[in-house]
Amino acid sequence: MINSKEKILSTAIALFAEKGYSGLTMRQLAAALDMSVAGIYHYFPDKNALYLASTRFAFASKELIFSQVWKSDCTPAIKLKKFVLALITVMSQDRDFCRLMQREIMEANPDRMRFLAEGVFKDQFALLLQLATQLAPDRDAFLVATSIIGLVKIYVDHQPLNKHFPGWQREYEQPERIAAHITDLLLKGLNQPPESFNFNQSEF
Amino acid sequence: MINSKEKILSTAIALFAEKGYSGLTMRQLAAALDMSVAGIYHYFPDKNALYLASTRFAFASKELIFSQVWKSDCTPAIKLKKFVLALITVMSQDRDFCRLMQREIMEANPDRMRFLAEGVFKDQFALLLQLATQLAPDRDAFLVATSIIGLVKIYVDHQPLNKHFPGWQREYEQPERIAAHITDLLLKGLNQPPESFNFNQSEF
DNA sequence: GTCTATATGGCGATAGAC
DNA sequence: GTCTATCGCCATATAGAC
Repeated sequence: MINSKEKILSTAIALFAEKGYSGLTMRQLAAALDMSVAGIYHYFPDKNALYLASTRFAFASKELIFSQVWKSDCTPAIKLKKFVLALITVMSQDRDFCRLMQREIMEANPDRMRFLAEGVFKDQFALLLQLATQLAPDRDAFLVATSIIGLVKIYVDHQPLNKHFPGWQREYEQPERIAAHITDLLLKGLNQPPESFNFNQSEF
Repeated sequence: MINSKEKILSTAIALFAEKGYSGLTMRQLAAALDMSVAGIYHYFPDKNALYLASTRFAFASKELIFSQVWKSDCTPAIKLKKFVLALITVMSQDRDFCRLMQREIMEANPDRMRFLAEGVFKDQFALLLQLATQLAPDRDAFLVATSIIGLVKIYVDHQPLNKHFPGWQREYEQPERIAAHITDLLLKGLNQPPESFNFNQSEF
């Protein structure tokens, strides 16, 4: 590690993700870095600035990961398949990033949400919207895109909980298994009743 | 409020949900309750016991909400529709409960996960599994059930973020709108290419 | 650029009056 | 059952030597 500042940031990312902002103390971070507290304060004016820099650093490294998915020349269905698998794999492998992002979204600070949406995920989301339009021109692309993310996210986020439900199987830990289910469900649906289903009927 | 202990618990639920365990201090809680810190310690031996009691109290009140959905005598598709709408509505209205649960799952403490899965959500999940089996006998019921939850959860959890994406519309705030999309997507899928889609082909 | 030493204040928790 | 007062500790942050 050449750069001390980056070393601090990457350690801080892992610990903020694990413990949250107020759960991580400057002493703990210094100990993990084998460094003094004052040493950290040489690079960052206060704890909050360190936290903001950490989130920005974590997000910055994620921007180019899916480019090969979007570049690939194939049918929308195959592209969906590739995207879902890539997303599951990335989320499973980089739990620190996921938890940090989850904490950010849970906090729901308007300024930081705008930064996340416009500064970090905007391009990825736009590409996903495009794919959603190709897959289902008659549906609301925004809702379809969000659904795709939601289907992936639940498996990664809820895995610690799901393990304890009766019926859980070890194969649910395999990204390929989950990606296959999600992709198939999205493309074909639950293949339910042939009669047209209209949500606006007043049946309840 | 007759019971002082319950008054403390319900206030603690809201503040733990907002600030997290280490983000909420006993002094802040006491101030919110218009009470002294020592007063709280009369009912709970320490902060951790108060936190555990708060989560258990929050969960206890949620166990019977969906009973009318499960009792209703209708087709699986209509039941799905009712369940999805009920889940979105409950999650949108009781954000404290959702955030507290999210923090618990993010923490991923094995003992507490087991309590959540076996002591709180077990019956609800079993009923949802049953519905999943009825809706799609040929699919993995566990994955279908999880997918339904994931589709609902993303809209509620990510609403603060989604608002800042280009293309967001105010109608996405209406539970009925989202429930209609989710139900239709689940039942019919994206209506994509007629050729059979096999994830095990080695196309990438 | 990294350290030791320290200032200042808030933290969880308790003692003991009423 | 609720309070005031307080203990001992650890938090963030800084001063200043090297």
